[in-house]
Amino acid sequence: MPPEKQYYQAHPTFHVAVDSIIFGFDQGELKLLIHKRQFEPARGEWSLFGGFVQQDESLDEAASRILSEHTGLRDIYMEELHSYGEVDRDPAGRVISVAYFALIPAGEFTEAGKSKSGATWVSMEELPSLIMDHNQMVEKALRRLKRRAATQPIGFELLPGEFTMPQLQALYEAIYQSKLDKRNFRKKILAMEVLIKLDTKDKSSSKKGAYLYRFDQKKYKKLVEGGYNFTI
Amino acid sequence: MPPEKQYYQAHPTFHVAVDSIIFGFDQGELKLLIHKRQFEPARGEWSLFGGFVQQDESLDEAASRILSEHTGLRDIYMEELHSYGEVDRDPAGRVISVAYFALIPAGEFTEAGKSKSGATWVSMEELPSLIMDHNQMVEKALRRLKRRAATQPIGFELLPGEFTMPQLQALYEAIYQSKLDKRNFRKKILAMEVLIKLDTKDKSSSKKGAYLYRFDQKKYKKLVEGGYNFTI
DNA sequence: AATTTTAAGTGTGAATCTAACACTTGCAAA
DNA sequence: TTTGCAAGTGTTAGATTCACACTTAAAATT
Repeated sequence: MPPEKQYYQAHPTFHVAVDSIIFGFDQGELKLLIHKRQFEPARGEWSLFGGFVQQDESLDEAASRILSEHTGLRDIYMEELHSYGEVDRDPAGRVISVAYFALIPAGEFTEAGKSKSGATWVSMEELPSLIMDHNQMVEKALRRLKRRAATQPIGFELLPGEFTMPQLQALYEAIYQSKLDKRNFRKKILAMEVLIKLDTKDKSSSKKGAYLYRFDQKKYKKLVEGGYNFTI
Repeated sequence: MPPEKQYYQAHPTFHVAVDSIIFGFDQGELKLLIHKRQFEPARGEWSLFGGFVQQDESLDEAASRILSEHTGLRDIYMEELHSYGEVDRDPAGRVISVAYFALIPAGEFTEAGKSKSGATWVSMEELPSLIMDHNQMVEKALRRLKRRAATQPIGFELLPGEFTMPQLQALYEAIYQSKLDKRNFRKKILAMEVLIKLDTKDKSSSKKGAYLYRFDQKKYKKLVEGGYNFTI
């Protein structure tokens, strides 16, 4: 055996899990996708979606795989949030968990809820108690979402490809839990020049109809490369 | 064997390491503490300080232990940065690494460099090439430091307990790689009302001497709890 | 004793950004 | 034709940011 293998082998190994905090936006509310845990310990209690990392996959791959196994969705915005490694965090054994946070666009919202694993969208306003340290993970994810939303145009990840100003504003209001002035909001968003206004209107929520917008990915990327700091 | 143990046992386990990006500030320059790796693979190449997590310790504890083993320092500011889990990131085997970033106060700076493990402070301006994905970790840590420094009074972690305005300004200039106006800088810092001005002066860098300040921990904590957003 | 040198310390005003505020428009339903 | 409802639109006062230059204290030099 080569010396490095020997050296490494002298150290313990651990089960490594990923747990995903999955946010969605629907009916003017920010929601979290959870389910009832299918195995011991704590079978039947509310839990984030998670699973164990396998030998042939990276952490990011594991997170994507588990999300897609449970929701059927692919190419979803995900980023690593934090790693949880307290010795006693899982009563059944030592498990190190890497938490991810994910944003599901409104268009895929109902799709994600259809999972066989009993996925349920719950309002962030009335979160149930989750197993182990999962509530702690959700709190951290929410802080991250607030920061990201203020700093990068991440909010668009939660909306359909085409959206109206009132929809976008409602999303920010749900994230920040506060009312915004619509004139100031529009001004600020439009000043960034990353939205493309379409000719079509969405009449689903008013007789007059609201113009649809699309997010200009290319323009945004250029701005970011040039050191732009998107701020709500 | 209880059912949950069986379930968990069906999954693979991994070596888990922590690697620390350790920043210091000296001679007006931001520096990184590294050393030459002591074991295979890549023995003798520049590396961050790291080590394997043990059975009886959390990730945070492992990070503190490894820092103290190598530098002799305790109670150092550390926070988790990101987890690295690419399958091939370590050529000698599958290792998942949790990166931490640490700030060593100026008073402990030389102490930290005295390690038997050949610790060396290198300027962030002329970083050597590090093993595996360590340069990537450093880049991420630097971005985090910039953000933190602009948002929380973390810069104080890199200075001695008593410091002068010119020192504090030099630190921020080193972090942001840009000159700041001293009148505006003073105004902004003092407006936060988290500094206590002392009667004593530090004459080490001028004939006139500069007043020493101390950071008011209690006052800052109250501000943070009340939702204050420290910004440079 | 007077002069020079060096870094520390101090205030103002123009420009920009932020935040508060109310009426008009378009369209469907009554 | 009138009514109701959400969408859409500008202005101004106040706050913040940014640029900018001289005075002061003390040691070192003449």
